[in-house]
Amino acid sequence: MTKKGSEVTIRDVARRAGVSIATVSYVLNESAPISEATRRRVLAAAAELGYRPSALARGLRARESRTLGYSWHQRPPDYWHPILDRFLYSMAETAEAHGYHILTFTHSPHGRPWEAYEDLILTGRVDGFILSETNENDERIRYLLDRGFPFVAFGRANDEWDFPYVDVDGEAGVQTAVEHLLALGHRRIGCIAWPETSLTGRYRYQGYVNALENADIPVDPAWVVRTEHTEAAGRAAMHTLLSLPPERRPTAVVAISDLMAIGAMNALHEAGLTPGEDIAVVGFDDIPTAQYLRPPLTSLRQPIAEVGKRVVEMLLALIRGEELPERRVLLPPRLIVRASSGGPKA
Amino acid sequence: MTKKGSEVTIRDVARRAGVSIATVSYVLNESAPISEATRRRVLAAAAELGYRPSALARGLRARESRTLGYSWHQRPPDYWHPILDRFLYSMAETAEAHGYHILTFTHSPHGRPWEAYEDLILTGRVDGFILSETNENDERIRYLLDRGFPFVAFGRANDEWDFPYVDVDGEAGVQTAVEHLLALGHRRIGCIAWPETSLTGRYRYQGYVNALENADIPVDPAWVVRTEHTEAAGRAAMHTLLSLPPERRPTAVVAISDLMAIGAMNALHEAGLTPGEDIAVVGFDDIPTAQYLRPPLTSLRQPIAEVGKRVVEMLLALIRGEELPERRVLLPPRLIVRASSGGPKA
DNA sequence: CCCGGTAGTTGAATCGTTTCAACAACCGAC
DNA sequence: GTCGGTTGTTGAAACGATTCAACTACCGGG
Repeated sequence: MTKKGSEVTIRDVARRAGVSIATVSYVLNESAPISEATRRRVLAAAAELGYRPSALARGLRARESRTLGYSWHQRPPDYWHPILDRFLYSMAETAEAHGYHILTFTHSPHGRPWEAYEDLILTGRVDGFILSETNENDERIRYLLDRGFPFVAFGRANDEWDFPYVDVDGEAGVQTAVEHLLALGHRRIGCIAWPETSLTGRYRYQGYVNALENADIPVDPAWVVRTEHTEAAGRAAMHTLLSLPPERRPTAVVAISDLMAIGAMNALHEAGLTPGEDIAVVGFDDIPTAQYLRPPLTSLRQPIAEVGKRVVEMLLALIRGEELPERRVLLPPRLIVRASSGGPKA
Repeated sequence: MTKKGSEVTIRDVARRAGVSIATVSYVLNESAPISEATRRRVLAAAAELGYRPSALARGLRARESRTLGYSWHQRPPDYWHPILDRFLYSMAETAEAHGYHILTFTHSPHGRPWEAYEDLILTGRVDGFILSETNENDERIRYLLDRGFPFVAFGRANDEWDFPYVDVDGEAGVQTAVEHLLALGHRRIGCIAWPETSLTGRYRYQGYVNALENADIPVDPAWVVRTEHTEAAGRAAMHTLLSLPPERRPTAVVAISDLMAIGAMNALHEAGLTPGEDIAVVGFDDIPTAQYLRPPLTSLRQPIAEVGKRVVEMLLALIRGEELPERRVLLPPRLIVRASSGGPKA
């Protein structure tokens, strides 16, 4: 019935082993030469008592919390966060393997987003941050750079700032997807993209442009619809594309998010067409339900667990004061081919 | 370029305000009567210096971390966690409003699940836990009960153990859903359920039984298929139901999870039937894509943000040593009616 | 035989708070 | 004028670890 944590302190271990508390500390941290006999006695005493050093006391003295902060936005109902589960799990797993933990906190995307970060720094609760859903000129990044506080981002910001990040290579991903459509024989390929203001959207769109350029196919401006990240917008975009005259109308469409791809497929159904047979559709994200849609959606799967692992490992190296061998890491997504992408009229 | 947290300590504030550190502490915590003049001087000094008390030092002395631990399982790819995002956000938000934070960690569902919990207790990193995805005779609950450490669960365990929890009332939810189907004129209603070993599954199934009993409709055993929580299993279950002779075949089916409901709808498509027209389908969870399926899926939405809020508030009261007015809270899910549930032949 | 260096160990200072015990100053009551 | 009680303030002792400086023993080299 010990309400509060262990009553066993380093002093108890020292007493039992018949040594000073300094010796116990040295043994446990292997931070000084200790004779084999003493070492064994200390370890035995610690084990028998079930001793675990207090994280608070250690942190106070050593000026570290062995904790990493992570914050994410709350999204409106259908802008859900399909990957938080795996991302967070992967980060927690990696951190724990190195004796660290993850503290999750909230921040307001508008207003002063860095305030929550500042608070955690000043109270000494965290040794570093993981950022995600970064945007161009992200104020949190500017703040952390100014302060010189360790952090690693999942996502890029702009070309001027020099900071460590890991990102999924949306450009390469979409390029792969479009090349897949080209290989199936498609020549008129549409793109449902985000507004130009979205950095991630620009990278993904660039992949579309690259693939068509490599294939010597000029991009018909009518093939590109820029709209917001909702199912309704994706649906409307597809209706716009369908309204093109038959000889200009795309036979395949790549949507830069699954949510918009779902909208596109629903628009096809409304028009009495079958995705994957009449018009091919490809998405991006590979959300869990993608495989159960009718037809199952071809999509790009982000290596999200890998991102979580890399991001934490980089941050830990940074905290240890090491130079990072790679400060900017791009990981390719994997194209998962399903029935929504078929040949031009197959 | 302060790498580590604030260099400003309580001593700096005391010096600037011309008082002792004890006085500063009393002012900031309002834990002793202090004259208005001194109070003002201290607050001014603290504000000018941007002072924030060290969480580590405070925690060490006060024997508390103001941190709550939360752990969840990693699931296989299509057993995803549709609600982690909102649940965690809601918990973090509520905790922060009371000066607490959430520490996320991993534990192995098999082996010794309590080990990760024990470690956090012994190192004094957390003041209490939130548990989710509890199962019958959950070993973590048994461990925490034995130890007398504060925790609140999202989910129930068994009737013998007395511990505080919040849960979604699956029984009432499914009952509402079936009553909705009855009101539409359905009389032969099937149920795709989980194995009897699942506690949550038993509650949801009971709601189905209740509704039919209240309507004086005897349950035909052939209407009930118990199977696992996958799309493939849901699909197979629906094919089984469809193979019944027309006069016994259900005109509506309630699946106790959306994933199985998706499988059921896909089975209907495979059989050339239209969900919501030929056979009504209802799910449970209201996953984000439910609204975009064809047809959109009627489902039960869990008040997940409310659960997160309640769970944290209860835990904080427990940590303060208060008696809980309600130790067992059941929140009803809300039926979201969409096109997948139509009249018998409408 | 003396000296320098290393291995092994320890006492004590320190990290930045909270909080106890002590005390001064003042007030009103008798 | 003395006494008891409150109000306001402070010095110092914790909390439980890390780590510096100091010390002892011992060994080998000159």
